[in-house]
Amino acid sequence: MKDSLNKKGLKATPQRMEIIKYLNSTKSHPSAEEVYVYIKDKFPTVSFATVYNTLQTLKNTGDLKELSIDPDRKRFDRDLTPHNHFFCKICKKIYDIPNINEKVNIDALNDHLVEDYSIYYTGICKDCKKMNKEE
Amino acid sequence: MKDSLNKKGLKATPQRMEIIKYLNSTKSHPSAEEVYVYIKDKFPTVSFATVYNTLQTLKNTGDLKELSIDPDRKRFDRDLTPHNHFFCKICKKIYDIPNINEKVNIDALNDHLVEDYSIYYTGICKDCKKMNKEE
DNA sequence: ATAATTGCAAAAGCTTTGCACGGAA
DNA sequence: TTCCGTGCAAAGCTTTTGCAATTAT
Repeated sequence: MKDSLNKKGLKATPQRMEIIKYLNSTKSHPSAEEVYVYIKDKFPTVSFATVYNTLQTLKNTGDLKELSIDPDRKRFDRDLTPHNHFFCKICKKIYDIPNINEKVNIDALNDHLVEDYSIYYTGICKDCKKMNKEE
Repeated sequence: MKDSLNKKGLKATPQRMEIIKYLNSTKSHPSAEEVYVYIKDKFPTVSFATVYNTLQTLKNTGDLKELSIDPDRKRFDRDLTPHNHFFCKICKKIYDIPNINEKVNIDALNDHLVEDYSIYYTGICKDCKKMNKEE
């Protein structure tokens, strides 16, 4: 991990390493704050700026994707393979949805340069559905 | 339009009517500010609060969709028919992309309640591509 | 009359930025 | 040593909220 950072001209600081380790380990599609809370536990002096800087840097090197499926905050995803997302409007969880090589409307897009695409599903996730019933 | 508002228990105030008329007329997928600027021209005393309130109200009655494809701000769409969107990261324009009854991965979603979905494409639109070349 | 809506100002929440200090290369 | 990255504080934007005055029904 250190080498791969250095190769890109980035310094492998302990904070940065820890953030990357966290992003690698979680499937929660964390927000900047979620990352901050986690890192703060290991580096009590860490600041929001460092978290935002690091997320920005990783986004720029293409090692991290920024999701805008959550209307209230940016969410991040280290899984760079093509897949889709379901967003629960109750608990705000983001679920990965495998893609099934969807047909894409190439004709309508011919003139635009498409760098990325995915299906955004929204609704109520299975856990929240269950809770609503129980109440 | 007045009747359709009253039927829902909503008042047909001049500000509200103008906002709806604007939303009906534009294909720009406006942000709250874009709506505000337009309305301000016709009702110089109008406030941001009114715009946000109205957008919120229309969203709640299901007459307006909030898009989260733009990472920097909420965008709105009065076109409630199924279609997809392309977001240009340079000029921030949102283009409508017709849908072509995409196959959806129902199996992976079986347990979630899907209320809505669409394909979000991002990249560089044809106009911005052209400008980049010319420079 | 009464209940909803407006407009103002203030506040809240997320994200970015400037800058001096410290640390990795 | 050099320059990138950190941490702090402040600021910037978008969006929300409380409340008194106004207006549609």
